[in-house]
Amino acid sequence: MTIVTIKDVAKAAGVSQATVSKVLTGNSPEYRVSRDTVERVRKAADELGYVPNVSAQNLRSKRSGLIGVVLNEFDSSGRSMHLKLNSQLDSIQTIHLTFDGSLLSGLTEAARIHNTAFVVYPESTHPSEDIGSRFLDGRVEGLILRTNPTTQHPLLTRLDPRRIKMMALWTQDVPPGVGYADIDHKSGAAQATEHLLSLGHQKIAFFGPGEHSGNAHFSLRHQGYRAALQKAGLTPDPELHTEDPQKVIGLFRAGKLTAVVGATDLQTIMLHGDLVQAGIRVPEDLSLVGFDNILGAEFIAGGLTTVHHPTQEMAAAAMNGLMALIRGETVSKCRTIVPTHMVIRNTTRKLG
Amino acid sequence: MTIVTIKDVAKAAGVSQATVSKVLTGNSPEYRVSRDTVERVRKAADELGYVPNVSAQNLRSKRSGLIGVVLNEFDSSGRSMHLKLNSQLDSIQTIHLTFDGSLLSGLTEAARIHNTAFVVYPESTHPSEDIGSRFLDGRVEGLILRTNPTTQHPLLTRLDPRRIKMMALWTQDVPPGVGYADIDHKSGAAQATEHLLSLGHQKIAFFGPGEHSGNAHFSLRHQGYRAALQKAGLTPDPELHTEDPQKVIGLFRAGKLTAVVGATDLQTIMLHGDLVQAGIRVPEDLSLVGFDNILGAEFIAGGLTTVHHPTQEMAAAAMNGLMALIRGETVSKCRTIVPTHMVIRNTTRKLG
DNA sequence: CTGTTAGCGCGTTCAA
DNA sequence: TTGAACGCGCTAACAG
Repeated sequence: MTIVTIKDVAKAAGVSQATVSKVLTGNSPEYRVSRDTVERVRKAADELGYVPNVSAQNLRSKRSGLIGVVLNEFDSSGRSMHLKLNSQLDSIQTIHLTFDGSLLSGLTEAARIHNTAFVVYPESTHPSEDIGSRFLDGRVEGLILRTNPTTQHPLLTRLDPRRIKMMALWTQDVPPGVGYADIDHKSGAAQATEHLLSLGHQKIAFFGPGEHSGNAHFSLRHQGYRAALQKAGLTPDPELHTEDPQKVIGLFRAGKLTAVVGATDLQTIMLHGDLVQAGIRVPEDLSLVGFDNILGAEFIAGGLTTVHHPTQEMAAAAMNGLMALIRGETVSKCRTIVPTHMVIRNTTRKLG
Repeated sequence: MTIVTIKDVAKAAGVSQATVSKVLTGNSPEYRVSRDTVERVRKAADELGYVPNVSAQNLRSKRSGLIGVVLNEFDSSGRSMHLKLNSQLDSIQTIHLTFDGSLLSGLTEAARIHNTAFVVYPESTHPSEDIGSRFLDGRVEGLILRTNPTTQHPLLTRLDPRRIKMMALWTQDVPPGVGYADIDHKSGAAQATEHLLSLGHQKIAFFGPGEHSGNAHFSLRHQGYRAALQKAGLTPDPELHTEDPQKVIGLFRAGKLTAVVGATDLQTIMLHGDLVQAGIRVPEDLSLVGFDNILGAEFIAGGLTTVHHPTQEMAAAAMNGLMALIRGETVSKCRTIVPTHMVIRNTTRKLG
């Protein structure tokens, strides 16, 4: 199985390499080729099963037409997620995995549209010294970096935006010259809160990590919750922000609470379990809104009302942004915050 | 930002290109270089920020060290199950997306271990004429093809295994010369059935698409269910295989049924909803086992007992297999069926 | 209309 | 121990 080169085709067609190239690339409209030779070359190429060598093309053109995706490891507060064979995955891990999956699916869809492929670089959090240099080897023309909400992606600052185009994914905190795509955490939480307000709720708690959690997303969600309350003329009560399910139960029993906005679906579900166990009915006694719309949410708690996290759209936006960046668009045009939307199911209801 | 080549480094270090190459690649142990020049070259390369051009290296070496992953579109038409439960969300779609996600996450993990990257090719189901030729362009040395359970991946037969190494993912039906990685659908369903048998159940139904569904996975699961029954000395009753929830309810009321093995979690969940609506309690009246262990399964139906679908391990096996294939291992060593395991939660209980 | 020529950046051979 | 020369496969400029 020896490789077929342009030379072989040239010989078979009885023409020069250059002619073959002209015919096959279809470029160089200035240099016209006779119908007859075109025919012959095409036929020869076909019969020999000729496929242009992409490395040679790239070397020549200095362009690869490929983009790279770097998935930094999730930092689950110390626990790194390595493949645990034969062990039951815990939900957090599963969510991270399926999250990356949704991302990659979104990227795949976008790549399909742009008619391109992308390279996935698994990046460890324990990078070697020369971290980053591999991305300047000409294999890819641009990079999408999936950040971790608790830490900025190291490559974001270590790589020079002038040498390689970069888009950060899932963050809005980037150095100059770098684009980003994120979802609108803040207004998502505001939507959740407004939904509850529109149902007549006023005593609304925020459950889960918030402003000082060290996680930009949760911080934004918490902000959105408070902003919505303020917009409605209410003053957010710090006491109504907690990460402790028992405290929620206590507050409810004290009549200080009729609804809860959860920082994430998973936390909300866990809270729901505790509530049920405590004999508190959802939504009869208490309304509950989650955030993320994870897989299975429609079956959870009889149908969890939640804010949809448009993961794929976000990924597609990153891909589109990177393409634009490579085309020479200005960075400011390559920063997208994808809007969320409510998915209203059965854990919220009108007050009273 | 002009590109730094080996020539620049050579000039800066006051040596020839060849020497730089020798120093930096570390190959050619036969041609020793003095400590002093090594030092000088390293320093120059470092200062200039030299990164070898991978296209040139590939062209020279005829190896890319990259592998490709082709995700065929899921065939969401025809006999595939179409359950749009909620206008908001097409669950099947979501499952497919997160499935691909888990796959890609598994591949990412494996790639991390092998210290390699991979190219994702989004392949449409409406391929152009020259489909496949792009994979022979020297960009990748091997291919992982994610198949669709209802149809064989077209590239599997269209590409020559001698020209490019191939691993099929999520199937066991491959042409000669091609490896595969799949999960053990058959023994997974057998495990589910045996679990119910061990709880004293004897009247066990199989719910969902089975043997003649045109889907190899469901067919295998159905087979596993029957094999387990037979192994226990029971004769599978064809009447106890149905895709109709109402029929299950009827059979239960007629006393012909105490437990159900579902073809998938999603179908099982839907059945669960219908059962609850009909006033049948799970697991008090009827035991239920799903298959897949989808995200959120632990919160569904009070905790769905199910068979875990080891997606990531399967993906990792595919990556390992492809690496082995590229190393020159025989194909027979590159065919893996990853075992499943039961995840016992709260939808099954002892009979009586 | 077609062929010749000259590199793209690199690694390897061979000669010094 | 080092360097000059060659060619991987391709495309673009120029010459015919």
